[in-house]
Amino acid sequence: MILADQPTPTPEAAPTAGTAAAPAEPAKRGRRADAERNRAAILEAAGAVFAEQGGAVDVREIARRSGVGMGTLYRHFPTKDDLLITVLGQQFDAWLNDAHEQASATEDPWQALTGFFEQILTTQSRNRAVVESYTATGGPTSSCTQRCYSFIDDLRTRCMDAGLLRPDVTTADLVLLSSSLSQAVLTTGDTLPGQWRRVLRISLDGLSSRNTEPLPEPEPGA
Amino acid sequence: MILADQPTPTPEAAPTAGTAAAPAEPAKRGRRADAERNRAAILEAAGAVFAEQGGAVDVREIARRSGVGMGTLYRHFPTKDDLLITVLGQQFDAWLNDAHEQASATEDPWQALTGFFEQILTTQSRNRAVVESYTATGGPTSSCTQRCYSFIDDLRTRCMDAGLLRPDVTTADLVLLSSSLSQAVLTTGDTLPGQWRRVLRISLDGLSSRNTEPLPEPEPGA
Amino acid sequence: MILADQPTPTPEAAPTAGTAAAPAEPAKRGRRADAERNRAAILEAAGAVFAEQGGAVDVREIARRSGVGMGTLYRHFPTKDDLLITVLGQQFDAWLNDAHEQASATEDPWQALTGFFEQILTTQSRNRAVVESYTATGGPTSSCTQRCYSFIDDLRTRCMDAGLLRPDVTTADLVLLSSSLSQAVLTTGDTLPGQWRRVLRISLDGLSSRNTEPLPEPEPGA
Amino acid sequence: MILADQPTPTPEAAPTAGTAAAPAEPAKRGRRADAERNRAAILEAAGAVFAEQGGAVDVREIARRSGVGMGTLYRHFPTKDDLLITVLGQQFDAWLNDAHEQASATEDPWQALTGFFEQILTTQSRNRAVVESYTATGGPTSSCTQRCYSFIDDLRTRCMDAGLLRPDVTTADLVLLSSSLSQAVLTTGDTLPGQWRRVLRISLDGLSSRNTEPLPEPEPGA
DNA sequence: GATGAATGAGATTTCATTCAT
DNA sequence: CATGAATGAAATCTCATTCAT
Repeated sequence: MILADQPTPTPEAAPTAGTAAAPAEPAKRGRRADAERNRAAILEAAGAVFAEQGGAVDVREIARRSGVGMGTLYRHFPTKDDLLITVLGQQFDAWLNDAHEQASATEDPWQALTGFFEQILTTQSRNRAVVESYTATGGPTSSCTQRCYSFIDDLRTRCMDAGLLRPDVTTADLVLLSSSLSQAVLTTGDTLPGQWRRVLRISLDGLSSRNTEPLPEPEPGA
Repeated sequence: MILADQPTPTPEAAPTAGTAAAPAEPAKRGRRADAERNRAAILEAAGAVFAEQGGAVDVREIARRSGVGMGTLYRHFPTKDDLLITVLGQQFDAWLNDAHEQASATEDPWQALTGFFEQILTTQSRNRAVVESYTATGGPTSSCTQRCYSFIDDLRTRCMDAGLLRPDVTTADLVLLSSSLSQAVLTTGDTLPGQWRRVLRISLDGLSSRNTEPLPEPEPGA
Repeated sequence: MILADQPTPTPEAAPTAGTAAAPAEPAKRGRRADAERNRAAILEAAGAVFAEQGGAVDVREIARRSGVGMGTLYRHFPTKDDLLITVLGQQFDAWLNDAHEQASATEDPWQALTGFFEQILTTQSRNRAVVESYTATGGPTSSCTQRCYSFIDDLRTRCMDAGLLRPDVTTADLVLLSSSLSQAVLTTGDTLPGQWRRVLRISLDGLSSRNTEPLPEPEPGA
Repeated sequence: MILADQPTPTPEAAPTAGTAAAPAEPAKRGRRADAERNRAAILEAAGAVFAEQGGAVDVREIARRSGVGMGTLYRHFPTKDDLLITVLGQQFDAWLNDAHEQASATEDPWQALTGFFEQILTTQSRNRAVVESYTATGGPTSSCTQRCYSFIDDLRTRCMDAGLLRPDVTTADLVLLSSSLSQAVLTTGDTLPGQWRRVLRISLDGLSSRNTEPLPEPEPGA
């Protein structure tokens, strides 16, 4: 497994094996506890607010909801954008961890791939800002992007080895497909919940090895 | 043809046969002509600016680029949103006319459908505000949405009649597919030009009647 | 006279011969009247506030005192610093015009020089920010500085020709002396008004040709 | 000597004979030593920062440069102003001690006076906060001011007794002269180094008894 | 005592919209 | 009608001071 050894790059999200290590550094962590709690509160509030109202909300709303002052917020995230990026990256990360876990537990490669798409879309259907931001920033942190890439590549290889996937499908294709579907979720959000599952099914069917015609090569120029 | 009889719902976009009427009321139209020119300039500038920078731009930028004062802009469009909606509707309209024309000229139903997707992705997905609007409101004006719906429904029927389309694909499915791909293109547009054609191909293959399994029914609740 | 032909470089301060021309350009000046009035009000209020309280005041105080909104203030002066610099430059300018006029009207060269120093110090004794800023910004606009330089050079030449001034006194010496005395005025401001006149007298006496020893050459390095 | 008996009014600045007392109370002083070191570090850093950037700097900058936390800084100096005043007073004090020492070692009264001015301009005028303080408060602490006054008065008396000084020059005149020249040096410091020596010379020449005309009496009013 | 994060009242700046000319 | 300055309510950001650890 490619991603198995680096599941959580952010310090506060390291529950797998680091729980015993945390109390090992009490002196240095002196004040960190409170700060970390605030940071978490901010991120949570920001996550909720961004999810509900998108990225154009008043920063004070986030400060209010997280119970911290403006100064605290700006200490942790010197800019509204910093906050947004961090929130996105974190949610992305959490989701990726879930996805990874679920995929590992699934025997059938095709079902693992299917489950992956199901999960990403289910998760993001609840979060407006996450998807909005793909358009604005081109996705979260590059580190997240890379982990995601590796993970999807893994799924692809499994399916390919089992002869289930169209032979010339690349990882980039799958990434783009997932981001495209993400936005389908937003489009139908409240009005047509569940509609996106149909489009997902269509796309997945288009990925199966039953489709034999080669995909168009992207023009090398530009 | 479904859309043929209502090509341009907005008043200023009916140049085909109305040009002779203008000189009929010269004195009063002297002013009107000027106003019309301004309105056109505003719409053009707004179109460009919204496409480049999305719907969150400063109104001044539009006023500047169109060469009119703020007052003039607000005389024509009482609200920034009015302007945005009008621009969107107009562009949508123009695009729909093109799409319609192109589809009419294409014999093969499947190719008509394919061409439609090609066109929407080529044309609209570079336009930030258009894509934003998919997420925000589910499409521009409702009248546009309806025309679009009718048009796509027409394409769907042609393909269905020819037995080329998966039997339970709905018009809503096709609409959703197109909007989701639009946003994917915007995301990857600059970094991976042409990549989207591969994903489009995958999705289209998933639409073909060769895929026989039924699509999932959206849950009736909500 | 060096400065005679360019007494007022700023547009609104051109009363000498342009009074007849003002009504000649009504169309273009359409809205300018109000804007100019506002600009003047802002500058006046800012001048007063800066003079009273120094450069660290709240901008809103200035907005309030001038009766304009924050937006108006920031339309005219995009930055607090812009406002400060403009105010300073303008006051400097006004003062320089007065000084020039007065010097022209004075026959005796030495008395012209004396009067110049008297005037600059009298004026600035009422304005805290003007002098503060010399320290911070190194003086107002360079154009003002240049005019000032020219003017002082003129005074110096007159005195030198009359044999009243120490032979190796340069214009730079006089400029530095005046700025030094400016700050003496501030230092004694409220507590010892008039005290600065004694120091002024001392310095002027040091300038007279009765002092024959050469002044030290500034080291050429650095 | 007037100033000899009260060289260091602040407690921590009495190292001359008090060093032996420190080891006398070791246990309690263990902590105190640390605190003292911190206090010194803060004062040093504050001195540097205030000198460089003036009194408007962020307190954090001082904390950072001194290597202590904000809490420690505020334990020693309950207010930014307290810190500033202490720093100023201390620097002023050190300078005054030097000045006193130097003056004592100089036989010629006029040269003592000249040396005093040389020294103040060389030392203090590079220090932004010190110079600022002349304008703001009329000098650092009042105790410093008094010592300074006494010292200058002493110099004045020596010169006066020797018949070298203009008869009606007061101590206040000399104080004002020094502070005004300080600020002039700060203004021109970087651009015209050394220029101030010429102006100093001019002013000193104006102080000499060769100038016989009486100085103007400050108006008694206000 | 020391630490540095938290606080929150300001300060600055932006921008959709209105309105005098 | 056109103009673009005016408006002022947000929004973002700073910093002296406090306080939990």
